[in-house]
Amino acid sequence: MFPIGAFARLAGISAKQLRAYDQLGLFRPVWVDPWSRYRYYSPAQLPELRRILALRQLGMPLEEIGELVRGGSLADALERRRAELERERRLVEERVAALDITVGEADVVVRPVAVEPVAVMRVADAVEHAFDELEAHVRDAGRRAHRPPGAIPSAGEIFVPVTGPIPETATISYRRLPASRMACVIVRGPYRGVAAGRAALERWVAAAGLEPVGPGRTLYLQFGADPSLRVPPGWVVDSDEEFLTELQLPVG
Amino acid sequence: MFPIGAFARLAGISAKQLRAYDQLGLFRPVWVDPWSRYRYYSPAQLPELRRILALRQLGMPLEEIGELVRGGSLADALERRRAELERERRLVEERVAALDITVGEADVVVRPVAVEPVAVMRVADAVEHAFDELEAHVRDAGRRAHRPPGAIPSAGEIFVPVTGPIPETATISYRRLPASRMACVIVRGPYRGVAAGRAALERWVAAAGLEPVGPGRTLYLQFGADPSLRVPPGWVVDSDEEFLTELQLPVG
DNA sequence: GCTTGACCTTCCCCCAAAGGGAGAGTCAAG
DNA sequence: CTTGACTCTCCCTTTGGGGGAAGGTCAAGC
Repeated sequence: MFPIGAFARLAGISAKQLRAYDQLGLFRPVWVDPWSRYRYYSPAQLPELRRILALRQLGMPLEEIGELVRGGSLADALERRRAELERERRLVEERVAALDITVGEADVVVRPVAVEPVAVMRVADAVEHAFDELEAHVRDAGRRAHRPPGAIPSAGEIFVPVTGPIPETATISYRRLPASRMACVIVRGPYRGVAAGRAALERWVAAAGLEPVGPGRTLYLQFGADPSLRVPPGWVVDSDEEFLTELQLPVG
Repeated sequence: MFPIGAFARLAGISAKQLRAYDQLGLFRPVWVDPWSRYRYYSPAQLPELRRILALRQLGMPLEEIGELVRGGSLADALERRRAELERERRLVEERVAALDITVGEADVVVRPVAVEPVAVMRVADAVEHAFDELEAHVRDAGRRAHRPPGAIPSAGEIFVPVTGPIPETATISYRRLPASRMACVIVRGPYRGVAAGRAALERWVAAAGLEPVGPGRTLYLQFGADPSLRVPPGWVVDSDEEFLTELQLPVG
């Protein structure tokens, strides 16, 4: 029987870890002196400890290892671990790919986007006039949500966020844009930069090994507007050099 | 200008994170009301925040991102990140490989082993008698260290840990076994199981994508001995079913 | 002008899996 | 019996957040 330090050297881990494992109920000393509370271990415990360390080496959480030593199913736990490791590997490879593209490219971020209730309007060509009309309609209904307007270019639609259902017209309808994981990039400056931004975003998504799974969206974070329009404040700027346009592409 | 909640929704992160980034000096509000201490942000800050989030998405520590926004070298940081990601990827792949082998195999653990000062004896065949002689020599010198004896099978040597240099003889010499990262496995039971254990260890090392970088060692953690030998206590057991033998293979 | 409810502030506790260290107690060799 | 190595418990720190309490602020609606 060895006190904790000698046993820790024998096992190749720290005494601190042995105390922690004792407290977690993971691995207990073979005997504890009830007077001095010293912990004593036996070499015969080494195989049990090695099993714990082998599982920890696979990245398994100590809590799950604890369930195993108390009689859980090893096969199930290993299967969970395999799935988790697969996710970790995908994450690392996404990061490596993103690192290669990030050098000198735009800052693409993948993030979850919540459901967005909007007033949608199909639009042919007179986009500015269409925004006037859509904003006016939503404002009249008292439903303007304090979020920036946008478009779904592939569908030829523009939208304005609302706080709830609005009366529909021949051209304007209410819809809830679905929640999705979105690859996002912000384009700074006049709208002629948007095409290049969208191309860069698509390159980024492909290089990161992701798949587009729906129509992209465009958000107008800072834009120009006639003062008479009275859009909600905070987004209108004077110079088109200050325009900010967010391009979003839903990915699996 | 938006208060923290509205800006957080716009940026797609939590208000908590914005407060934390403010406190870290990573990303500050464009204005703070000195009376109410409310933080106010502008959409014009979104590109800056997106850069931070893009770097965080690569797994870069916030502290390092902080150095970047205060004027560090992006190229250097990305190079460091690449090296770190490479290590992470190797770790994950080692774990995946280990997971495949671990099912139903022995518990192999890779751990660092410290330098070990030992008395070494070259041995031809009479192994038990050789251990008697070596232990006696070390005990006479008063240098027995409280660690288990072992062997280096590929060199035909046995060793006993010592606390410092000992007088050398024709057959016994003092040596410091080098520190190394070791793949280790414990064999339970009589010595006829050792060969299978060594084979399993070598299979494990190969499957994990590691390379042996030196001679393997054998440690006798629990073994049989004549009581007259007076080896340090704690290691001697009666039945060979209780024998514990640790096989170590140094890996890169 | 006042109430109300949503929002914001700081402060503290929580997670995993350890490491560091303080202050006090214990063991064993000389 | 001293001394030094060892061990005990307890608390703080790390990273990148989340949860929630207690109290202050803002703005819409009446």
